[in-house]
Amino acid sequence: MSVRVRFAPSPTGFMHVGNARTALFNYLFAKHNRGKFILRIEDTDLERHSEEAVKVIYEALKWMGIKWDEGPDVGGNYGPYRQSERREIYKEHIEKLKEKGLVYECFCTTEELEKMRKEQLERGEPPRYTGKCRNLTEEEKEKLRKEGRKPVLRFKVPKDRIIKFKDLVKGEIEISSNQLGGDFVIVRSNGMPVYNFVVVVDDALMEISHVIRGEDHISNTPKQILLYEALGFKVPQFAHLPMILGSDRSKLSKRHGATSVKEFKEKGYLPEAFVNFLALLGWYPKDGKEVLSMEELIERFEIKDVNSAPAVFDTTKLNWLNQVYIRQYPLNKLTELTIPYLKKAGLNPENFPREWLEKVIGVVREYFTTLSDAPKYAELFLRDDIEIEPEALKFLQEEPKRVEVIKLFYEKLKGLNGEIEQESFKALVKEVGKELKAKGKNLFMPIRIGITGKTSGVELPILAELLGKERLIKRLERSLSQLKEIA
RNA sequence: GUCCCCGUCGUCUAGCCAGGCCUAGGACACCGGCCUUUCACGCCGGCGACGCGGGUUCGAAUCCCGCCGGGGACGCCA
Repeated sequence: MSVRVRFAPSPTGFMHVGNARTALFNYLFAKHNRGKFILRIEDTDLERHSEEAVKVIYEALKWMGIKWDEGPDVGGNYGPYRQSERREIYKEHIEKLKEKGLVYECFCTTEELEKMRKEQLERGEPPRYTGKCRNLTEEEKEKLRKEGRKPVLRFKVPKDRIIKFKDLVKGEIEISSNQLGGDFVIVRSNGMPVYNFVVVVDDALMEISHVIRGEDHISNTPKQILLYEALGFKVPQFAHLPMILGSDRSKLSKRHGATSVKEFKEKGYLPEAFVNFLALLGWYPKDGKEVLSMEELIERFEIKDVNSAPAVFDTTKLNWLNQVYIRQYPLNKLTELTIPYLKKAGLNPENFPREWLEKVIGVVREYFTTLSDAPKYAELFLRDDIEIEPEALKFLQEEPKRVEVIKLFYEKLKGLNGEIEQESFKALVKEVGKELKAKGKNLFMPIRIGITGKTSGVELPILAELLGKERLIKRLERSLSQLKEIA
């Protein structure tokens, strides 16, 4: 049997990390089994659907490196891939159920149903539809219609049936049909069929072999199995992924902070790190290797290794992974991705030769965890109008000799023949130290401050070489004049 | 309330199905040391968990029962 899985998000305008993980696991499962990964847009609820929102889904998946074999934009033999375009197909199958006498019209209004639910809850009963309209006569229906009521279509849930299915993650699950909340709606009063119905029709017609989705769908599964059977379809295999929780162990939501894929992209996480992190949320490779590329993930991914317990979404590990990926990323690509962050911080990376910029990124990448940290470190290289930080100033003022160190270093640098590089820089510092009898912190820190205005940063010789003599001199002059003003 | 799912270090997890190799392993975080005349990186080390109670067994994180705790679902949302 060939493997066909689908990711079927509803276009809400943002891609939640939970959805992203569902997509990823579907993708990994499909590719591991040389199967197809299908994208289907669940937009039956018309009011909520918009073109823009569909684009958000495409972009998130693309960013993550997930490619779909069939979908609304790329086509395929099982289309259309948008539920809003499949109405005729649904109609056909609804007719089938009508003919079999498995559905009936229900005229209860939303308010009536809500009231009923509330009362049931107050009595401590589970909320359920009582089947009030199940045996309406034609005359009664006519009367209700005349009142202006538009009926919904409900599916007749059989009594006392135990519905069983083998979940690939959770194991055997069984539930009584009496527990389903009564006859459920499959067509709204406006004629649009409801999720539980269309998902069955679509999955069956698209020949989906494995339905892999979030755990919150477990309670829908028995209803859907009933529909598969009623429609004469083969029931697919199910796999319900554990929930992703917030730090307080409740379902992850916006109040827990960043939860959309876009936010992670904007914060400067690399897609490879993000995907790697998501994969580790509820799944673990047999060989224990944790830093894995998409190819390596595909190679190792087994649905049976998915943990059945929910996972807390904690980004500390993501941060670590991002650091790892930043350090091993191709330098030209990393530079490309970093430039927008530098610009946003008011720096002008374009004023410098690309080759030189890459060298700079190559040095500072060791220091940052996300791309948005880049300006903080790259600033040292990209702007010369530095100001001495208060902390640094305090350090210099504690000991007059410290300022002398800067002055002498400046003089010596000016007298230097040719361009400066790491070795000559070190030699120069050494000379200054000898002449002024300064060493350790008293020697290096003033020079650092003279050049950068800060008390910490990248290694001085490297910084000096990349900056070059001319810029070093300019910076030292600037710092010196700042010190003079204060004195 | 009812049903369903889940419960191993702070977090992600390995081990559980096929009980002894588990004085419970790894990763991240945290703490300490080394390296670096700063910070970071790197290296070394440390802290730290089987929810509780019964039972079965020579032996239980692993099997059984109960309890407790957490989560989810109960929509003309998906």
